[in-house]
Amino acid sequence: MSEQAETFRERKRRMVQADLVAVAKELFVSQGYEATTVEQIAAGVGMSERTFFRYFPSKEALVLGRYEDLAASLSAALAARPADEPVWVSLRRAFDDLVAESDAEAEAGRTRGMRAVVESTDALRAGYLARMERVRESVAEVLAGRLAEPAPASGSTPASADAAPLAPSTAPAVVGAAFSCLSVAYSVVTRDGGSLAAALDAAMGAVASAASAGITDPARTLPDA
Amino acid sequence: MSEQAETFRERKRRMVQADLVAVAKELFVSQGYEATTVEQIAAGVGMSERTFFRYFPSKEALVLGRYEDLAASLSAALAARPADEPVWVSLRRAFDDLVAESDAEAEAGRTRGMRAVVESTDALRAGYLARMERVRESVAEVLAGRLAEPAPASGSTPASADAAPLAPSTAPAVVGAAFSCLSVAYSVVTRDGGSLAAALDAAMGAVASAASAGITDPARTLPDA
DNA sequence: CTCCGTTTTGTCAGTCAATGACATAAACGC
DNA sequence: GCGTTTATGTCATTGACTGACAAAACGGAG
Repeated sequence: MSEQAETFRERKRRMVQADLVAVAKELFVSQGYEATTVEQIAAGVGMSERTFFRYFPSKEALVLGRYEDLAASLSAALAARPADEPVWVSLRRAFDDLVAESDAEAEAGRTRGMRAVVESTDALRAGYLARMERVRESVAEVLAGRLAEPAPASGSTPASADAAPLAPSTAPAVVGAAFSCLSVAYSVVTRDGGSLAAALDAAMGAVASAASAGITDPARTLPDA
Repeated sequence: MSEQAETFRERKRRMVQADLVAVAKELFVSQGYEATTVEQIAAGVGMSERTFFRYFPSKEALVLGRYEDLAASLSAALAARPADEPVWVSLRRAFDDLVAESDAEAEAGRTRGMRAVVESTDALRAGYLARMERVRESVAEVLAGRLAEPAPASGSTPASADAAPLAPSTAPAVVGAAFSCLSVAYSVVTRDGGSLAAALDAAMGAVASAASAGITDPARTLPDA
């Protein structure tokens, strides 16, 4: 009852959703997001306006759907990194799946138009940022968990020592900084092209370089005055 | 004709705006943002709904108005920092005005309710993030300009050398990381209380510590594999 | 004070996104 | 075929927002 039959309905549902997205994309690209009404999109696939809202909770959701998956996969990726790896490296590695996906999309040319629509529409940019912030919170929890661990089990601290233990409460800030790099990297790729990996490495490297130059004592915070 | 008279009108206008904000705040706190209609706010000060929109372009703008000022003041603050100061320190210093303002507000107890309203309303959080991103872009331009300068004029590089020159194109990422710290610090203060300065120092110190631990070569980016 | 031009405001009508209620048509299990 | 979900259409409504227009309120010139 909840295996094949459901799957069939869901498949159909996804088909219709994909159809709506395709129609909407064309309209958005040609007329802009705001100037396109839900009625037009619905008419484009031959359904009523009311039914549109049974497939997407909002016009915005058609463009920016599902970030729960992203939160889950990034959290899992980070959790899979070894606990003794430097945090900044772990975060960079957690983004690897996204990088691969982005490169694949770049070749296929898919979702290219949509990204531009998002970039150029204030309401969509806002929605995107809000969703990414929830993802950030989710990932930050994972990092906080890792930082809360008492200490690397056996006497380890192998290569590049984490000099300062890094309080768990600082996880949101660290993850936020990494996400900021990711966001910037996406912008760069959308605007100038190139690989996401390169853009990400450049961004995260720059932050590492800039931030570490602000440390006077090794592994102590900034001067107070 | 465009000196005192205009100022008088503008003063009156600001009075009415402040009045609207005060009434709206009460309603938002007691009923929530979404559940409060513009009509209620307008009625609260005895004006028509239409006139409300002559004072604020949107319900959201009543809560999140004017971030152009913030962009300008942060940009100016950053521009005023010495060019040979480590970038991360300059950014922290650029936030000093905000820190002072926040502490002052904390004592006065002003705008406390509003911040909570923003934190607890999705639409407002999104709008806030979008505005902050524009601020970030503005500040990043200033930093990019500073990084583009050929070199510290005379033979300087005084205290803690900026080992890697830091390409101007990485400015958005670095500023984004700093803003992320600011944002987290605000959240912490709103939630747990305490001084913004302490929260900011903790956040930025943590990022510096975490990111610098990810550098293997001095001042080179991350390993590629 | 009165008249005139500017500004502010209220009223009205309309658009668009989103939601609830209800009825009907289609699909599924038996 | 029949009853039960499930999908869809229709209708009505709310709430943010906008344009158009007319009625005040204001501020100065005579």
